[in-house]
Amino acid sequence: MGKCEQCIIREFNSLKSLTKEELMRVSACKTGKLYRKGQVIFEEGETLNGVYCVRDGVCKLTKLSENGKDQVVKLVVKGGLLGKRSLVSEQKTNLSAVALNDMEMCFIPKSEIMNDLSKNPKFTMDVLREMANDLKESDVNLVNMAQKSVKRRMAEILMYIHDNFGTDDEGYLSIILSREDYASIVGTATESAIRILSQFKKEGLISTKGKQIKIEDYGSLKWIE
Amino acid sequence: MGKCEQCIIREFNSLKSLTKEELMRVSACKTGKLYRKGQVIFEEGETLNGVYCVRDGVCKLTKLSENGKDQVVKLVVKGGLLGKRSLVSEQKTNLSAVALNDMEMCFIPKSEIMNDLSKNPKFTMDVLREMANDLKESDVNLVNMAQKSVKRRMAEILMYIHDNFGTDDEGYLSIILSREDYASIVGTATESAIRILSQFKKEGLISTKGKQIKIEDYGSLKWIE
DNA sequence: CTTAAAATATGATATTTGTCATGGAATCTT
DNA sequence: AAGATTCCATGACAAATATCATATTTTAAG
Repeated sequence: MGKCEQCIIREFNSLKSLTKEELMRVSACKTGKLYRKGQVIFEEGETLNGVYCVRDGVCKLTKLSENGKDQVVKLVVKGGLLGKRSLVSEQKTNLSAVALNDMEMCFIPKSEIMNDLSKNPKFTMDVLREMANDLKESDVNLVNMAQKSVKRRMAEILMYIHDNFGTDDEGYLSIILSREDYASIVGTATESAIRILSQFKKEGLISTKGKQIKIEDYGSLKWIE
Repeated sequence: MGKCEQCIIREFNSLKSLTKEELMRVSACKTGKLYRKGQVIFEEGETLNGVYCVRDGVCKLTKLSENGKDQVVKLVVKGGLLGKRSLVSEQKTNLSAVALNDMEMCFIPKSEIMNDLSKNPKFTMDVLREMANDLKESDVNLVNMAQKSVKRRMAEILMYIHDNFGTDDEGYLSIILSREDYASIVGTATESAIRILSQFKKEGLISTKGKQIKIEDYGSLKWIE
């Protein structure tokens, strides 16, 4: 397994603010973990004893609603850090994490990173900033959920995935989700999600190949009400 | 104006982690501000140059949706701290704050508090913890918004206000909101909010006197689907 | 390769929620 | 106190979304 000091991934998250020495210590005690598509990384209510740094693959963070349905709260890709919040608040995690494809992660034990958190102000401030950002994003999500139609939310998640996670060489969204996942992100029934995607297809806004989705008319997608 | 060192309010927020010396400095440079019911404290997009500590009164934090409607993201009462996020992220605020009744606040300039944030790890960790909590709360809100019916959300906000902000001696919720505010918290049309409250009243779950609302049957409210 | 299971698709229908219109009640202003 | 204005309430209807049923297609398993 590689060394954190040389790992480019950390540039994407707050680990970039660790000093060289700190990184070397982290590197020495981290462990690599592999997860297969569909595998649960951790589950709501568990006590996490460390943070996960995503090296490759994608996962969803979900929360169980009282009606028994899972709601996807966030998608996390390469460079993402899972378990920040639990680390900081010293509470059990309030979200579950499930791999959407095969994943490669580094696991850094709590004891190691907590030490850095309390002693390296640059690192702390960086975590703080990241958290502030998450919070802002969260507010936007809330407003979207409260005020926009399902169709609009679906259009937005397609554009979001396109813009943030990119496409393969044929132009298909590089993150592949089931219709059920789409429903759970958008916050609607699976059938409704399917219907809307079908409609988008009919209208030429997207095309599909199996589960893969390609945005064909980004401009019009933007104007969906 | 009182001194922060002696102010009991600070026990409710992360300012409690400041040392005596820090508090004295803060106290020396803080200013008192009064806002009348309905007055805007700050508006989405503004640059805040400090944080507000709520001494008395209630305000709503709102975000404008693209459809032109305001969405209430959070209610803040005595002890709450406004502007944390902007302080930390050094970005313009993404929310507006509006007084729901007459308010009394202390304003602490950014320069003073930023210094403490970078030098007092106990304080930083406390802010971090508070932020982690906000984030968790935010996830819950998102799931509620996505998965629960308007009626259910209305029932929950009534119980939330009851549990967190209390009632007056007659049992009426101590926070008084317009129907429009309720609609904007729950994320629905004003008419729908009115209709649901009327229905609750008919069913004996609540009673009203002007704008005041009293929960009459908490148990049943809990079971509203 | 065949069969079973899961995911996708679509119709029919019920329910929820939004919109528009209108009238009354409360509150503010002068 | 009268008028103006805002807020609350409710009906009628339209639109969005959920639910149930049932094919069809795709994927997984043996």
